[in-house]
Amino acid sequence: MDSYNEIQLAITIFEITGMSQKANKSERILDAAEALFAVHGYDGVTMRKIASEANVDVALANYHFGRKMDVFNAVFERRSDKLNNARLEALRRCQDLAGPSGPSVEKIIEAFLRPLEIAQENTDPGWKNYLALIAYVNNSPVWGEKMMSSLFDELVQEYIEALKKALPNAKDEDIYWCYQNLSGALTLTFAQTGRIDKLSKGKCRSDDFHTAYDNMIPFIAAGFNKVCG
Amino acid sequence: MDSYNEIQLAITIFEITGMSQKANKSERILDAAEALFAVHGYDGVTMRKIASEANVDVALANYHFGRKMDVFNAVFERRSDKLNNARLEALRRCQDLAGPSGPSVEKIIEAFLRPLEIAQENTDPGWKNYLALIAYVNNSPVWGEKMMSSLFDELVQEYIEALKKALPNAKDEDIYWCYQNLSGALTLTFAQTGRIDKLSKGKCRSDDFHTAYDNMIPFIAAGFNKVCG
DNA sequence: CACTATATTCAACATATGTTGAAAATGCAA
DNA sequence: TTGCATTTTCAACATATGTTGAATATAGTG
Repeated sequence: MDSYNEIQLAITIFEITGMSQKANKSERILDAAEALFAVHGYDGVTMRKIASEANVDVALANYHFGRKMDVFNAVFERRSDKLNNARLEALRRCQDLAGPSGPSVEKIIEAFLRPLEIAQENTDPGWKNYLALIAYVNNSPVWGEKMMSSLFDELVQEYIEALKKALPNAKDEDIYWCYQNLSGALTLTFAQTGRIDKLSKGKCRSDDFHTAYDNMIPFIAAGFNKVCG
Repeated sequence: MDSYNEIQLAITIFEITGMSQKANKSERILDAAEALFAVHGYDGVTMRKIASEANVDVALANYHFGRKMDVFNAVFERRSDKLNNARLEALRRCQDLAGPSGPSVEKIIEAFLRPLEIAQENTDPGWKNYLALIAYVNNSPVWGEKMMSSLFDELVQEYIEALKKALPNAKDEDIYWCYQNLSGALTLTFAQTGRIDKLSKGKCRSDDFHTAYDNMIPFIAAGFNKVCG
């Protein structure tokens, strides 16, 4: 449970694109928008703040992407393919290792989560911001269904199928409810609100992703096995 | 697990204050603000939208509460005492029933969650909106720590203590990490994004709170027992 | 009734916001 | 170099926003 070498390989999928002042202004706009939207949400960010953060004129974001909502969409879509590929590869890898009976619930959950930890620990802080943005979107009554479903449900359904095979006695609905619990726990970790830091009086840190996932994986797996076993 | 008569009594704590057009304009403003902030967040709501939804002049919210942020705080604080009392009472009741050894993890989680279900099923839709607002705040990197901690951490610490007694072998940090998983799952249920409806192709409904908690309680309890047992 | 405090509306302010069109700068091929 | 397409800046627009002060209405008290 502590080491996860198979998926560590997936780290190569998230290429390093660091350097805080990229030459490409179009990407700098997306980086700035990503960081700001992740913290303040769609309505809490102005085009001027984005431009200022990117050291760029106000009109440039409109020129490159169109309207403000198009900037938001561009940010949201920029990393989704890479993320989906990393997680799909992780699922395939753990299925290959498991043989015809298929992987255990815990292995499936681990494959679902570890690529996220790897992304958050990437030297490019954009990945951490991107996942915080996903937290905002996933939890939003306005964007939640539309935006998340269109980009991520295909991958999620693959995982659901794997879970159904590992839990042959489960009712479909139970799997989905359990998935919602997983998605919620994950979302709050993405958000990095710092509340657990205060609640635990410093014993836990919101940015200690490795420990977060070390606990989350057996926690969620136990929940699935209990409810769907 | 299906019936929960002890806590059903707590329903009397949430008095019924329905009627969509109250005489008191000050409360109508809070109701409108509550519903709007819950869906659109702080920055997605304007004083004019609040006033229009409450059928009231724009300047009235300023007169009664001060600045926009004060309206937000007033909404957030309005129901917190009632909610804390209901949940504290639920904890006390399940502790009284359990005797000196203390209640099981599952009973504690049930006491933590069922009052929320009761609130969401109250005829006053304000409670549902209020909990959706809590979802927004709890998941926000801007408000999460400050606002949640000041109003709810005292209650949460009581529950943590009860959980520590039920899980004597647990490390403190593990309890807090597990609590974060609980808090996240709960938050996403509050938010009512409708995503599970689409993902499950209608098999699950975001507003079916009873089923949500029926699954969440054993799910979360199993997670605690696994990680902290 | 008159008097007073509270509640509510009206009109307006200064500022912030998304967006646009023209001007200027830059990059690049011939 | 010239010429052309792309990128970036500048200036401005119409509108939206939080907030305020004065005016008006309402409620309660003697």
